[in-house]
Amino acid sequence: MKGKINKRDICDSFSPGYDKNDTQYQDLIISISGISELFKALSDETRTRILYLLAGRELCVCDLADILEMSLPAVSHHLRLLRTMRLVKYRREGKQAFYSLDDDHIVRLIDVAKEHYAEDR
Amino acid sequence: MKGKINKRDICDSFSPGYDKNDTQYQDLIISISGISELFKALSDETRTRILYLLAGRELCVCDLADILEMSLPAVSHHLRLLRTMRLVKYRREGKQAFYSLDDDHIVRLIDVAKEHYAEDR
DNA sequence: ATTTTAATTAAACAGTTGCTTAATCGTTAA
DNA sequence: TTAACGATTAAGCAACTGTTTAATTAAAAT
Repeated sequence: MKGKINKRDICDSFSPGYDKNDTQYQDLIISISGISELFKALSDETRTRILYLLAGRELCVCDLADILEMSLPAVSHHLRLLRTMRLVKYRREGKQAFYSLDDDHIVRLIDVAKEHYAEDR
Repeated sequence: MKGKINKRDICDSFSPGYDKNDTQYQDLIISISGISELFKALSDETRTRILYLLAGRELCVCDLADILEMSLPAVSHHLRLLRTMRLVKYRREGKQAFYSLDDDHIVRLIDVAKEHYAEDR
């Protein structure tokens, strides 16, 4: 429910140099619209782990559950979300489902974050 | 509440080549521990917008509320979180608070995501 | 001093998320 | 065909998130 903005909460003293009618700000916003979806996929530690574990190698749901020390349903739940987002793909072989990265770029994203994160401490 | 894993939910047929005792998987997990915090900051569209808007220029809370068409408290709330994470810094000048990026790297992260996101469609 | 205003904080609430347990599906083995 | 097993799905729930409204703080203007 997108709330209405109360007039009381709007101020009118802007930064010097800020032009209310300049479209650059809206353009900037539009240029990155939807991107936070990608970040949302990575905002859960378990999902970041899954994606990073799948870098280069293929693993079945059972492997992942074992490595992550989580229940199968919990892992499967996350994999479904990652599948929907086209970040992982899978192939069935008998009773097992082997998952792998559908988009290798995601690993670069994690690596970039890793770099920056390291600098902070 | 970290739930217990039911024995029923654990399987024992692993991928060929997967070694239960190999530490590489745990090492991988440890190497990216905590990173999802950074992604969590970006997982909200409003926060990604704020960070991207602050790239290069300084803006006061009022500007941001105006650009984002949101209430001051809502914007302030997000800024506080970003401050806690050391992603933005601010300086007070009279009644106004001017915010700017504390960590320029974050923009690169958004740009990388932007690239990848664009490829998908 | 009092009022106004930008910003923050607090409380309350709806909506979402991620887990658990239980049930189900689909394939393989007996 | 039945039983066993890996995986998925469904329902229910506790915890968390992002917003709103209202109260509060701090500086500026009157």
